[in-house]
Amino acid sequence: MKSAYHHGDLREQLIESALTIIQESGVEGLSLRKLALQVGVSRTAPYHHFKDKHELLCALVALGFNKLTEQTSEVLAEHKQDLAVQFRRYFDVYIDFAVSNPEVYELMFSRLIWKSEQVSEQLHQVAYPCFTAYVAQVKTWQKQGLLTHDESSLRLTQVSWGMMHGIARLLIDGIYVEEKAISEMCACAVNVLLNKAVQ
Amino acid sequence: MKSAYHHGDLREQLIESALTIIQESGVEGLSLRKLALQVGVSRTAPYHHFKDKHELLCALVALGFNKLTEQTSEVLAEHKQDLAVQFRRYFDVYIDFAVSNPEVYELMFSRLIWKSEQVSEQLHQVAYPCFTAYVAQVKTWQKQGLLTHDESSLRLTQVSWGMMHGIARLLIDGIYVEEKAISEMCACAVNVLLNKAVQ
DNA sequence: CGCTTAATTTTGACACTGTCAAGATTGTCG
DNA sequence: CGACAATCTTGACAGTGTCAAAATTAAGCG
Repeated sequence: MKSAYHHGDLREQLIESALTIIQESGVEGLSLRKLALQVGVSRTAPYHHFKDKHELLCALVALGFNKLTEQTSEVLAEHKQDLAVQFRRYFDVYIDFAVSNPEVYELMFSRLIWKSEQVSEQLHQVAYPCFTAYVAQVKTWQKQGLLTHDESSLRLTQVSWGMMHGIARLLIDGIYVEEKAISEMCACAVNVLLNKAVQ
Repeated sequence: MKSAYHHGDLREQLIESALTIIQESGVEGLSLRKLALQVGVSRTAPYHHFKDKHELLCALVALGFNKLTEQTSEVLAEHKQDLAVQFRRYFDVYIDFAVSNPEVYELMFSRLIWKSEQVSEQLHQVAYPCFTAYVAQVKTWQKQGLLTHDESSLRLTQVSWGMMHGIARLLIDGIYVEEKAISEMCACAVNVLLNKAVQ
């Protein structure tokens, strides 16, 4: 058994443990003391790796955005398929990410994070690429005729992202409860967003 | 100055004070003790009117749903205007409610409320009418040709509500920060949702 | 009026939380 | 080896939700 001091990867172990805790008990079930206890370290040890509880949460959020960006950009990288199918895939992957990681997803878009004065620069740097990649893709889809040209790319991005986000939240917050209907809802959403003029 | 005991409207005064507190400090800034202190009563007095902090929050949520239902049904009651205008009005009023009452709106759709075992029957009774009224209206709009008939009313309701909800949350959670763009976003959202076939 | 009873509020207490200050332990580098 | 910085611990404080028991008041009934 190695010594408790300087075991080197405490920061990562804290993050890992924090993730499993919020997956089981939600964000409000995460206390720094229980977390430290579970990792086998004293109550205030985490404070040498995170200034705050808030900073720990930000680290979880950053990981979440990286994962989401990774999963969505995989979809965007597939060039060889039908455009509508690709769009549908993006929607599905996004919703699936949210439903599979509800607590992290909630944190990623929570007011706790984004309305605090200290939205770290690091956080912007992981969140923005996720959004800007989507904006760029919307522009492409517009050029390809999949999405309408009657609306500005930015507005269309905001509105369609809003739709994904809204459905995701209504699902993970327990307002939309039929898990079976997710697929149908995604299908309907995609149909609504597609440019009807070319059909 | 009347006595502190039995001042009769403590319950309502608690709710009222709680509302102003969360409007100023957010939901996480609301503690039962400070609330009691502010109302001029001892720390545990609220527990004779609300079993829980959770139950107090549920009361705020119920008020919120009543207010939202009231404001949206006003729009639905106006029969004499253009259908697209009415739809747009609904969207605007909904978003405006969320932006004007961000903390209450967040509570109304929070997992804290809907994923707790005790989603009171009373809560369902105020939340459902708000939703079912919208479902009914979507059906009507479909019959009138404003919305497409290619999708089921339920799915179209869920998806369009999801869009409103998503945009609302991205606004009040500080992800969409341009307040000026709200109107343009609503316009774009409505355009996307309208049935293009008849244009 | 007075007595009983229920409704309401208070005081005291407990476990839990985030966080700070001061001290203890360990690795690192000259 | 010795100084220094990094890391961890112990002790402490204010604040939280909530329960139990006691105190206070209102209401109903003779």
